[in-house]
Amino acid sequence: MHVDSHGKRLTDYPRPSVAVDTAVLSVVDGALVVALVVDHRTGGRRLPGTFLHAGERLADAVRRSLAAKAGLHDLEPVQLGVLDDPERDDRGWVLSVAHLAVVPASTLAGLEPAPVAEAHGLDHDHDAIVDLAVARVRADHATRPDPNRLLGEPFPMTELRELHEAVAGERLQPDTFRRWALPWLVDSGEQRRGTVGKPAALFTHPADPAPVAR
Amino acid sequence: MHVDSHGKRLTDYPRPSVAVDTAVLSVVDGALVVALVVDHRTGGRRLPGTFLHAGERLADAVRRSLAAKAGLHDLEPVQLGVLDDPERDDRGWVLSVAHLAVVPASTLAGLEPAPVAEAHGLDHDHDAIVDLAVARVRADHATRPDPNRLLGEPFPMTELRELHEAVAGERLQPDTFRRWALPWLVDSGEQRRGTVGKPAALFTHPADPAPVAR
DNA sequence: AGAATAGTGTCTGTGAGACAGTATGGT
DNA sequence: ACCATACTGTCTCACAGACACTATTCT
Repeated sequence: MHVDSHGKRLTDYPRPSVAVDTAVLSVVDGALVVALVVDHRTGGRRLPGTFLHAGERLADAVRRSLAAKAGLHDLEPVQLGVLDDPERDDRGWVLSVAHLAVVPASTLAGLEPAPVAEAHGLDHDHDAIVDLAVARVRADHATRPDPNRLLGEPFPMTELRELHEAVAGERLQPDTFRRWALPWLVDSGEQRRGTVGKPAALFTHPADPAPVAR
Repeated sequence: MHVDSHGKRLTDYPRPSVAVDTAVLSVVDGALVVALVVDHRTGGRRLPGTFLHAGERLADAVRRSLAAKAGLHDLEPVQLGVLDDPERDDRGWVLSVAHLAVVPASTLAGLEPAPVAEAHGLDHDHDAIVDLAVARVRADHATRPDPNRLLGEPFPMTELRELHEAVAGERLQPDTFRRWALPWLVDSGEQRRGTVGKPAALFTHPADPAPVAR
């Protein structure tokens, strides 16, 4: 049996339960929303999560919980941080590793989406996880257009801007936004037809690998 | 006894050991260095760390480990992320929450500092922790002058710039750097005497709260 | 006087932000 | 013809980056 530098075996230490809780964010009808579930035990609202299984990786636990509770697959969750208040769960000593997943609106079926502005008063410290997730999504969207590839391709500039407006929670100047986004986009050569006004050019994201950073 | 939504008690789940490992970074003689300790068990080099005690907060475990192993006190560790490879520790299933602490060179006594460029081949996945820590320190130093208040006050602009050069690992233009840093600094009115050349103005950091962000 | 270091004047390029205009489709 | 939407020309402001010049001290 392995021992550590003090001669104690690993199993001599008290160990916390470790959970993963995930803020699943999406943009629906121009609003940034978060998926919530109802806790079977307390009746309160919370983020989907689960306890880490033996030998399991955190990202796999996140995928397992979202597949089981929402039918979401093929996600690449982002780790946000550890919530470690010993009193955060009245069932005992539970660490939670907060995660973020960003999904297209269409895949958000089983979970009840709520605008992030109204998603407060959640169980445990899940309000803090939502805050972390929103900050992360906003930071990502400030660095490049549609970082999570939420838009169906090809897309017009207006649709891209409306996505960013929903994430930022504020109006963006069309001309300034367009000039900011263009260097990352590929003009598909197609145009959107059947709408009033001048037809919009349709763009796609570049094929990986992405072009050099600016 | 509390049960979860599936009717299992918390103690029915297998639980991982949870450790904290901390990259203690400092700037010594113009180089960004990381503090290392020798593992009693393997003889390899690693970052200082410890196992989380029952009900203890992560930041407290970090402070406890650094106080015990290096005589460092009053630190405000920053959480970097969780390393969760089930095979990362040959003693068993151990999650590690990576942390960063930045300290003045003078307090780095007991631990053996090594330049980050040469601190590779560490035990477990501690190389990755060092990489995370360096990235975080560089990002912080890109946002404002001396974010960790490493300099003794008052300090001349040259000393501040050399700190940033050490962190960035490259030369910085004196005039551009000066104009970048000035808005955050307070001119103490004093001058550095006894050096060749024009005496340098001495600056201090502003009293908290810091001035508005730019 | 000369060396050495600190600090400034100023030019250039880039890009955000904003306003007003032009372009091109549908009705 | 008119409207609605897409797109562009252009001005201003701020700031990074860079070079050259000035300022002030010690030796």
